[in-house]
Parts: sequence; C-alpha cells; structure tokens
Amino acid sequence: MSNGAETRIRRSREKILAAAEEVFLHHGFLGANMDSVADKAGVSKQTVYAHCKSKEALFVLVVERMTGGAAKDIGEDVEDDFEGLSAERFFLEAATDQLIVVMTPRLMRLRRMVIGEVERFPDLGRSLHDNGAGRSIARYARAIGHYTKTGELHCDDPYSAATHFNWLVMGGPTNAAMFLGDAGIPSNADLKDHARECVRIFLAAFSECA
Amino acid sequence: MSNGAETRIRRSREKILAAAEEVFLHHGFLGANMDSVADKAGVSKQTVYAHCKSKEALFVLVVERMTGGAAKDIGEDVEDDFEGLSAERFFLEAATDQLIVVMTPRLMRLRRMVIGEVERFPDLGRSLHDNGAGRSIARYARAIGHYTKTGELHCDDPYSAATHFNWLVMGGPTNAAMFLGDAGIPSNADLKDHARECVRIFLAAFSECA
DNA sequence: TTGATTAGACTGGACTGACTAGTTTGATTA
DNA sequence: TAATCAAACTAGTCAGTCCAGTCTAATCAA
Repeated sequence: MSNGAETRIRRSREKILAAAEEVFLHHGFLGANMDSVADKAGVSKQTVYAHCKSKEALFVLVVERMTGGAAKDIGEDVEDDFEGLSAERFFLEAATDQLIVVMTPRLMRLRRMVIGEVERFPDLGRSLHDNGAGRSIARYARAIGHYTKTGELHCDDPYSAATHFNWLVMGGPTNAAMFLGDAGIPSNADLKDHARECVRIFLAAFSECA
Repeated sequence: MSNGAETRIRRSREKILAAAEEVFLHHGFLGANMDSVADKAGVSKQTVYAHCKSKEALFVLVVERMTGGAAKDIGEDVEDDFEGLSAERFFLEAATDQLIVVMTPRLMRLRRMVIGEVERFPDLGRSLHDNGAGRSIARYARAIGHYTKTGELHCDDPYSAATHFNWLVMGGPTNAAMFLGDAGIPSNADLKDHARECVRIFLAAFSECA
C-alpha cells in the first residue's frame, strides 16, 4: 500500500463526494444519475463504484458528510461560558448565529431533500432531527438553566422553554425556505431583526416579572 | 353526451384521484408509477390518461385537491366573531384546532412530498405556503388586531406578531413530523398541552403589562 | 542516478437487465 | 355510441457490471 496511491484515492474520493453532493442536491435521490455524478467528478463510473457500492450508499455518505460539517460549523458542542453575558445578549447572539449559519441555500436544499426521502431513508431523517434542532435546543436549555439559577430567567422546564424559543426563531424562516426555494431565504438583515423580536418575546415570557 | 356517461366519468375520476393520492403520497413523484395508479384505481391505464394528460398533470391535480380540501377543513376563511371571547380562549382554541387538523399523517405526507419536489413543482410549494401557514397567520393577525383595539393585547404589528405565534405553535411539531415520519406526530394530548404553553408565552409577550 | 518492473487505481465505453411513461389496437360494456 | 377494457408495444432511461487497456508512483536493478 503505497503513499501515492492513498492520496490518489483520497483525491478522487473527494471529487466524487463533491460531485455527488451537487447532483443529489439538485435532483434528489431518484432524479440523480450515477453517470452524471461520474462526469461531474471527472472520473469514470467504475471509479465511483470502486468508492461506494451503490447509489444508496453514496447518498447516505453525502448526507452524513454534510450534516457532520454543518454541526461543526455551528459549534454547538462547545460548552458556553455565560459569565459576564446577559441573557438578552446571549440569546440574541446565539439566535442570530444559528439563523445565519442554517439559512443557507446548501443546507436548505439538504433539508428539503432529506425530508422528501424520509420514507426511503428514515435514519437520515432521524440524524438531521437530532443534529439540527436537537443540538440547538440542548444549547438553549443549558443557557436557560444557567440564567434561571442567576435569577435572570424564571423557568421550571428549561428543555421545554428551549424548544419553544428554538421554533419561535427557526420556524418561520425555515418554512419559507422549504416551500419557496432559495428565493424564500430571508436576507441577513431580516434575520437579525427577526432574532431581536424573538428574543424580546422570549424574555417577556420567561423573565421574572416581580 | 349522455347523462350516464357523465356520472361514469365522474366516478372513475374519483377513483383515479384517490388511487393517485395514495401512490404519490407513499412513493413521491418519481417513485410513483402510473401502472400502479391504474391498478389501485381498478381502472385501465388508458382511462387514467383519458382523465389527465401526463403524470405531472395528475400530480398537480392530486396536490391541489388535497390543499383545497385541507383549507376547507380548517375553515380559516370564515370571519371570526370575537365578541364574548377572551383573547386567551380564542388563541387556545384556534391553536389547538390548527394543530389537530394539520398534524395528521396524510397532510404531513403531503407536506414532505411537496417540499421534496419544490424544485420540480415550484408552484405547488408556493400554493402550500400561501394556503397553509399563510391563512392561519392572516386569521391570527385579524384576531390580534381586534384584541389590540379592545386593549387586551398590545401590538404595533399584528401580522408580525401573528407570524411569531403561528410558528411558536407549529414549528416544533411540524419539524418532528417532517424528519421522523408519522411516528414523529405528537398525540392530541401533547398537542393540547403544547398549545396551552404557546398561548401563555404569547400572551406574556403581547399583553398590556401596565 | 537512471531505467525497468510492478501493483493497483483508473479509464472509456459497451453491455445487461429491469423498469416505465405514454401509445396503439381491437374488443367490450352500459 | 361513447367510455372503458386488457394487453401488447415503443422508446427511452438508468443502476450496476465487464473488459481490455492506461496511468502513477514506489521499488528495485544497473
């Protein structure tokens, strides 16, 4: 097993996955065509099949690579440090970041595609569910727990409150992007205004009123 | 053109649309197969093509029939009469109704299918967008306008507030149903609890605090 | 250092087998 | 007599395989 061969493999693997991503994202699973994946990758069909044994396998590979990458971009696994950060500041920044990272054509296409194929690939649906909203909600829940302890918020069930906040923020923009295509994705300025109003609503409902 | 022939046409049309609905809803546009539509309708393939000129046309017909029907079920076009109804009662009932009518396997399948085909059928996406969330939001906006006049609510922009309320209510359950399939649809009891908490949050954010 | 050898990744394109949208035909039914 | 039927048919697509030969780069021989 020589070193040069390995980099060669990695290179064509990379080209194949990039090409497959583009083809699947534009045509869906059934609409995509392995010949055009090979063409777009600048590689023979044989090579595509040397790297993954079937169209299904390639599809799963592509989706998993994209969800893994997205999770890394948002960086929701880092434990936040809330010291010296007001609840308002934290939630405004977190919501804005989440909106701007998630509401991109590429991720919205991924979302549409996986939703359309949930029946055929239920595991991918589960994966997007858990790695998408699931992580954001967990992060919000930790924050709500913290700010409840400091007394800035008042909340019995941080997880439930986090879920409500998450969908208050993400529901509308996501829905528009699902049904209206890339044209339905709001501008960053609109997303920021939206985040601000969501935080206002959330704080009004969960701040100590006394 | 005899009368008997007309009812005959209507009957097979009905059977074909019902069969097509089932086939498309389970397999999507590309995965569906016109032979199985004909079989399931108990009709020859020829008859299917006598009623609509192509697979695309049949698909559009099926989706439009379903969205039209759903809109009627929710009955969001009736002008509500708010007299003698507190804001809390109104929003709780409206949200609960909306959740229970919308969160059904059939409509969630429709939603998944249309989202997956938005690129191929952008008009259907637009139609679901406007007839789905669009109508609910318009209804909520009218209510918010009313309760702002009575002083029960405090709100500068009823349409924006209505949008936030709508997604606070629908975002989470819808997302779960999109990614987890029919198993992700919450029970009616859960939906009711959810609606109650959403109304609490909404009223906290938009009630006069003075 | 240079030139031959070799393993295995890669190519291009033909091929198989299965599937399917839509049409045609000629008989049947209500 | 118009709608319907069954079934064969056309024409095209596409996943996956096969094959015969090429390219790359590491290793070894001179």
